[in-house]
Amino acid sequence: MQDYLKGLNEQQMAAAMHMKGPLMIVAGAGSGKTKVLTTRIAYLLANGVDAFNILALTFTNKAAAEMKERITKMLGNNEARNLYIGTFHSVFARILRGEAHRIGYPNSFTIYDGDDSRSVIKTVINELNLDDKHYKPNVVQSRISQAKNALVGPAEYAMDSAIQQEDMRSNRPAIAQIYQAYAARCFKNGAMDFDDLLLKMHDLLKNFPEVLHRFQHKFKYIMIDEYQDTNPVQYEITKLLAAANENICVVGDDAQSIYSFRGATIENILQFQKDYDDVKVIKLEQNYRSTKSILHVANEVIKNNKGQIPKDLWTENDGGDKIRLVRTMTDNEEGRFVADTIQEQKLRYHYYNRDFAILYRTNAQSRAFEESLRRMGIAYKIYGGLSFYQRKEIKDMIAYLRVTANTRDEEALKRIINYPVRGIGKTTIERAVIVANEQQITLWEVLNRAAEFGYKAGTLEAIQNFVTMIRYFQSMLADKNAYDVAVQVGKHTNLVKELFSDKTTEGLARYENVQELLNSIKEWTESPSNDDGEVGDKTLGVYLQQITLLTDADNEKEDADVVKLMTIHAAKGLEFPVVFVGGVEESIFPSGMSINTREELEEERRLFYVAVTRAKHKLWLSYANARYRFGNLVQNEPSRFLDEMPEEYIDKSYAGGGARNQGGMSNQGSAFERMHRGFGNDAAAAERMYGPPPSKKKETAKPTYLPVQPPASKVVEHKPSADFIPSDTSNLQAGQKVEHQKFGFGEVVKMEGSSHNPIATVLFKTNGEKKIMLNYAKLRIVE
DNA sequence: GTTAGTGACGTTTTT
DNA sequence: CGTCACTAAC
Repeated sequence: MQDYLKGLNEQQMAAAMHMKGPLMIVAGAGSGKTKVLTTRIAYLLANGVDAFNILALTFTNKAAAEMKERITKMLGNNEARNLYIGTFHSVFARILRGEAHRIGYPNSFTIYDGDDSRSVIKTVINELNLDDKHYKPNVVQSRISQAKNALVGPAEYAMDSAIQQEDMRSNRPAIAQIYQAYAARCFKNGAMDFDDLLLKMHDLLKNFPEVLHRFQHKFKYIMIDEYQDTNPVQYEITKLLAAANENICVVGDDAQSIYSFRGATIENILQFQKDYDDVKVIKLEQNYRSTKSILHVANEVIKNNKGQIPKDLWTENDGGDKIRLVRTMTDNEEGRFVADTIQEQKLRYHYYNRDFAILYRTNAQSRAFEESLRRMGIAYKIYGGLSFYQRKEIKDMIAYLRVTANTRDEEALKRIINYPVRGIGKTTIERAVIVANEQQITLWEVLNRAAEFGYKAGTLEAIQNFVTMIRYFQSMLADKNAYDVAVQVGKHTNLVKELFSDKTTEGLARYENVQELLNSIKEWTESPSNDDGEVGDKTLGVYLQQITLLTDADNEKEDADVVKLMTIHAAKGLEFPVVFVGGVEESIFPSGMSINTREELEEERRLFYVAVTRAKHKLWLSYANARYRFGNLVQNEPSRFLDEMPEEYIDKSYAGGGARNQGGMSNQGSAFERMHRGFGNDAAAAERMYGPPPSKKKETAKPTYLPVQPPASKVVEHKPSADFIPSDTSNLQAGQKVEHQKFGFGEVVKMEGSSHNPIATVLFKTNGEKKIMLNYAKLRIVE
């Protein structure tokens, strides 16, 4: 037997060695699902299946990357590179990149993220003279998204009586009209939103039999991870692809279905068994992750949901500690408790930062934890929330690149046409948009032919200068890579210069972010393959399509020793030795938005199940009597889910002895308890007993915490010398002394980067080491 | 055409 | 509390 099959249990082995025909693996939390999937792929390869014929679809880039990595390790060669492993969205984007012309899109179509699409919806609402107070872009967006995920196009939407009744009931009869206009506008812009990547893929397979045939032939073996999270479009696409060979293997756990708001339906699991004649079903019920306490609590809580697929999840692991229940007065106190406990656990049991995760229901809850961790000097990283690519300065820069790659992209064009300010104001743009709509041409074309539309001389000149500049960028597309184009854009738009001359701390941070963007483009350009494994094309168009599908969890450095903070949704599929779940309160968890129907509540319960089953050894659940919301204090009851947990596995000694608080009147008692239990001093006590934690022992040059943005206040302001004149730095060498307008005096440590984009690493006397891009920064050579 | 200041409004979860 | 959109004055 091959090495890689060793160590699998009976069910895992059966699943991994299943070669032909439809297979459904019902995999409980922590039952070795990824191991089975990867082993199965290795097994297929070992038994003569060509890597080029295997498609594996996941929901996150991270899951895809992990699979690929594990398979590479198992095989000990590079065969994994030929596998088609990726998220639904990135795999379909890649296919559409080659086929988009068939459905009227440019192959370098733009991908709109949620913000982009909301902004287009807003534009459309306004153009239809509807009130965006009533037609809230968020609401409209989610209606449209639901429709797309259910394979309902604009025409079907308008004809469907159930949908129309629903919209009438909420007094928003014009959503059908908005949907229609939105779809038309995206098409005109040569852009697809996230849902379109699925929908257009489906259209493509449905309407072009030769394409369908080609991919059916290519993907002879299909695997789908997290099957319980697929929506109807995804279901239909995979059904189409699998129809010829029926070698389709799906893995899922109905108890972990938490994306119904995105159109996912557990129905797909049930339907799967009906769609194929001889579906083999294998259940993985042994949990290898958690202690008995944790697993029992999870099992007991999920039992309150109706109609789960019968499963008996068990473990041979130790009983482990009881689950600790913690009550605090406020959210800030909750944050302090968690930070303090992490410190204490580190000292007492020698955990690393990376062993801890703090999970919560909503992103807004991260702040209290963040502040406390920062105060304690514990390294952490927040996942989700505002991603790097959502920052304004990054979006601006990317908008330029987008316009360059696809001039039909009106959203991007409007964003940058007058930024930095170049005298093309609101009225000018409005007029151009009207002309574009009237003449059925793109905004870009209007600008190109601006002379025909009677603009004032000054305005006309401004427009023409802008057009000339973008055209110059475009002229580079054919024979320059993404990075070279981006550098030119940075130079000629004054964007970088403008940020550089902004001397505020925020301005500096923005400037550094843009530099970081340029660096990452460079890195991407120089790496042999793209993130989804595709080898080759380093053009701007490919780059742009790819980054839109990237989340900041994907750029993670695995080995970073940091406490991880994220929503429970983001934590799915991950595991941590020690887990804290915060805000286990009514109206937060379960969310106040999801307690009106049984279905909603059950999804919240599954989410709770996911949260609990992330923990391997230890689990803390905390709730606050009151927390800040919109700036004022509101009170919450402890979550109903706490009542569903079996008493014998719960340690309530941190919850004032009982799971229920005393209706908010117990402020005195709680504060009193707190002082006498003194949990605020546990870490201090532990430090006296066990000595300082590893991070405190060796005082390294690196800070003990790694915030997402370095605290900008740390820059010691420097007044440039009176005779500060930027030197010619084209021949700068390591060892030379220089002066920077902001960072002060320092010595060049290292020179890197290409000749047209040199980067100097400078060690400043007052501000430490900085990477300086010489194309943008001004340095005076001192000696 | 640009900018600064004020008021209304919002928080579920994500590729 | 913080962001964003709209209004009033340069």
